Amino acid sequence: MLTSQRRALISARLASDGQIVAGELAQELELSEDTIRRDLRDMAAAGLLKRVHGGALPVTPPLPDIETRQTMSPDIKKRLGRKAAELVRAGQLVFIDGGTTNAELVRALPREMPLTIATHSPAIAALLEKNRAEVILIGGRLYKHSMVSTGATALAAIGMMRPDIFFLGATAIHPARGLSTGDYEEAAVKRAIAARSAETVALLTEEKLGTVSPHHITGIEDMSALIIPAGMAPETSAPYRQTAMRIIEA
Amino acid sequence: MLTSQRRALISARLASDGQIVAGELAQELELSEDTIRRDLRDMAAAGLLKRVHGGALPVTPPLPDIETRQTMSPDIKKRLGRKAAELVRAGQLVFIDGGTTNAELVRALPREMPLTIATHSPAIAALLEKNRAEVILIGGRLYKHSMVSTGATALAAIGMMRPDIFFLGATAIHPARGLSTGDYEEAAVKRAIAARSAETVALLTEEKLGTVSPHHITGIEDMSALIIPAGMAPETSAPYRQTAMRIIEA
DNA sequence: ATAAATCATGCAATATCGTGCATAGTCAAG
DNA sequence: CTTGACTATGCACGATATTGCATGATTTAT
Repeated sequence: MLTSQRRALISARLASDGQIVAGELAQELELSEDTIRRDLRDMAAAGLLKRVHGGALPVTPPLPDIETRQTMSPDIKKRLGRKAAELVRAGQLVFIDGGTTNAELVRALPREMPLTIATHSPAIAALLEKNRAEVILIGGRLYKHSMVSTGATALAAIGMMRPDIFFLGATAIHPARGLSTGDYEEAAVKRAIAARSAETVALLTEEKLGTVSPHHITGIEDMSALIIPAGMAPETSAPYRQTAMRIIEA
Repeated sequence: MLTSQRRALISARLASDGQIVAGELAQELELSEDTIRRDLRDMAAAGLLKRVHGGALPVTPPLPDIETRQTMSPDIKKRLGRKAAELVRAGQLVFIDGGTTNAELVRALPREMPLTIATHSPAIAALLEKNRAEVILIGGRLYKHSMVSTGATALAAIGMMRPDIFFLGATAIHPARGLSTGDYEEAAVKRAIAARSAETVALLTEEKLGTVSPHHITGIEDMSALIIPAGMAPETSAPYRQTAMRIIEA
């Protein structure tokens, strides 16, 4: 990673998180803390941030986040999103499902990375305004609960693409019963996308593991990877480690 | 390998990867790092890339800041939006164009009013999450400047509906030249919607009156109503009062 | 008050850079 | 065909930048 890229990342992270913790960032980027500290010191001298003990803060405090639904576990979702963003390669066709966790993935994508991003979530699409990526919006009747396009129109549009990677949102995962969600139409759309995608990845918080929702999306055997929080009870994640899926801890 | 070929490769690699690392590229092309560095130096001088220690990054054409659009005249837009909301009747199929003024219209719509709302703007769709209205999202390739769906997919979806009322966003209106906007694809979509709608209404701030943008949308004679700020200079709005359009002051 | 974390500084190893110079190839005028 | 100007390339070398580690100072938490 080039120095200037690292500093750009620091600026971006400051804007999105409102803070930098030197030690954490050093660990995440696999660099010494000295390097991060030097970056912070120089950037503070340039007026790009305010240096504080342990890290740095933005020069202008960030506006309070408008999203109200995102009360649950924002930093865990951010971590999941960042790990997920590392799976994306330049030039790919990436399909991103709706949901607040996937929104964090979008925020973690490098602004300048050339991508084609398809989504049936208007919220995800709106987040991509400042990104360089080409955005394909899947239309249809918006299902109110989760605000994603569903129905025949959406299925037809999905049928015309072959995504390289699909970031799936689900409300439940179970070792034997696979992934599931609460709405029939939603499940049908997710199933269609997963079936056409080379890889399917799900970002899941701890409370979803081991649960089942009414409508089946896809089995564990069709998943490529699972991104889950680090530091969970081992027995919770153990059943998934015995599958072909990659288990990525964030 | 010819120099020009090599430089073309650098440009392509920069576009696809978002970065160049001098050492890596030298090794890959079996050239000395000096040659690569010379290329990067010259190309940076020509403005084709941004030189950084260790390699190069793409030049980032500054995206037009949309934030400033919002801050322009928020209370005027709110007033326009409220007047526009009064035109909507329960049970109608309402098509809402993108833009910050139309966003105010959405905010002014009664939450409980039973409506079907179609839009090709993900931002507008996302605002409707809390409303009772059924939302039809028009898909397509998102045109980056204004973040609305365009292209064949969008036109096909529009062709299947007959909106009762269309709230059109335009950047310019002129008594003789009608309504216009800055992008060709955008204009084509707006034109298609207007052609299929029983009524077409535009919300316009004062600075847009009497101006012309490159791409024609529709003529004054096809408009149903214009919503403009109250208290403007009479001569600015006078030309429009002599048409079949309703002029509504907010 | 004491321990742990964080910090600044100096230093050494490595990477990257710019410059000058030599070599080889290209091209056009003689 | 020969010659000379020009360009592209690679190499050498000193300068500069970056990074990680060690050390002792400072801050924070308990």
